[in-house]
Amino acid sequence: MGRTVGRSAEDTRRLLLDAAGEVIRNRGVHASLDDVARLAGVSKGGLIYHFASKDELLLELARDLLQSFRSDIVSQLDPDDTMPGRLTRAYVRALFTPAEDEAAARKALALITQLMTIPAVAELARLDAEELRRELDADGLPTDVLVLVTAAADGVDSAPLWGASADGPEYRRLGDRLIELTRRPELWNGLPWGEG
Amino acid sequence: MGRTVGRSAEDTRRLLLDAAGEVIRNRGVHASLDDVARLAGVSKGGLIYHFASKDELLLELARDLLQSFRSDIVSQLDPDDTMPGRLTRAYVRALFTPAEDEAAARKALALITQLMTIPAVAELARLDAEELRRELDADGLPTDVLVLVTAAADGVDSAPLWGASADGPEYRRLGDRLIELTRRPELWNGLPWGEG
DNA sequence: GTCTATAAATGGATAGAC
DNA sequence: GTCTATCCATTTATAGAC
Repeated sequence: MGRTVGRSAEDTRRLLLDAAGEVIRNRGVHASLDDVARLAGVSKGGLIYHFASKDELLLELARDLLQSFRSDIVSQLDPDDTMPGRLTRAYVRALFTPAEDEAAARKALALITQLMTIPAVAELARLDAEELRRELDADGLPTDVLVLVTAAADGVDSAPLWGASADGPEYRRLGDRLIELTRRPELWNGLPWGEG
Repeated sequence: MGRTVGRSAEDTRRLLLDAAGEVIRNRGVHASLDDVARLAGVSKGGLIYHFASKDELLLELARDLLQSFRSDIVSQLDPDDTMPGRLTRAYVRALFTPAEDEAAARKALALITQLMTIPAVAELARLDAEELRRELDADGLPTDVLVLVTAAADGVDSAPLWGASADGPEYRRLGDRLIELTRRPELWNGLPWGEG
């Protein structure tokens, strides 16, 4: 093994991926490797040792983000919840949960959008979205309810992307209400399409 | 006046803005001025004559896109509709209207997201979003209904951003139903929060 | 395992011809 | 009003030292 500085190669990769996320969120995908390296506290040469090219760094970053979004959802699954729609509720909770720190999952989708300009990332995201959609489809809710609830959650989550802010109390309450809607079949008839 | 090629300066600007949109949609904000100029059929020098810098080009492009989104909404206003929520309905219709061609409005938001990495654009978008929100707030719907409906519309509109596609029949129907929801106050009590 | 130095390419912007 | 030529800064990536 070579000369290390008191941390493992894995730690350095993690450091670099986090730095890349932070830099790209703010400056876009065309942020330089130098910026990323500097923020991570390593040199550009050091970065290139861990990620052979910029595209590889960005692809790994995308993979990492998609995976962490997935585990966000899983961590929101309620063990005591056995009703249909439990994955959908976890999805809503994941999207509405404010990030612990600023750099974390909250802005992950804005970052993904930047990364989507790389074809390999776009393909990865498409496959991931398709699989998640299949799992949600199998979650036991009527399609109409599922579509409404996930669309509303997506909308709140994506608001910051075009300059809007969705952190007022009315948005915070919407999450609870969407979850309640998935839990109470008697309300589905009150929706515009439930009566025919 | 200088040497022209059979079109006005305005035409050339339009040509350049369209080309910039097309190129940036596909290659991201770091696409080169050369690429933009080439697609528009002018030289890089020609481009720089019309837009003094790259940032100016991008800012103008953002302004153009926000404006065209605004007129999309206005064009969806129903002159016969005098009920509260008419702007909200126009908003929903605008977001649910499928793009004429693939490259057009459907990807417009992906483009905006790219542009948002430029600070001047981010500020522009923020102001624009705030004003639209004020207008929607004054549209006569209860906050809870407005928030649900606009969030759902935003969600559908933004789905392509992360690889999902929202063009199935279930999504096409959601638009009609959201609009119906804004029109029928008697349904609002059927929503999870309408009963207390 | 990480650094410095540098090669090679590209991009933004200017100057001036036409 | 647009083009060519060119300058300069930036950036990715390589080579090799430590």
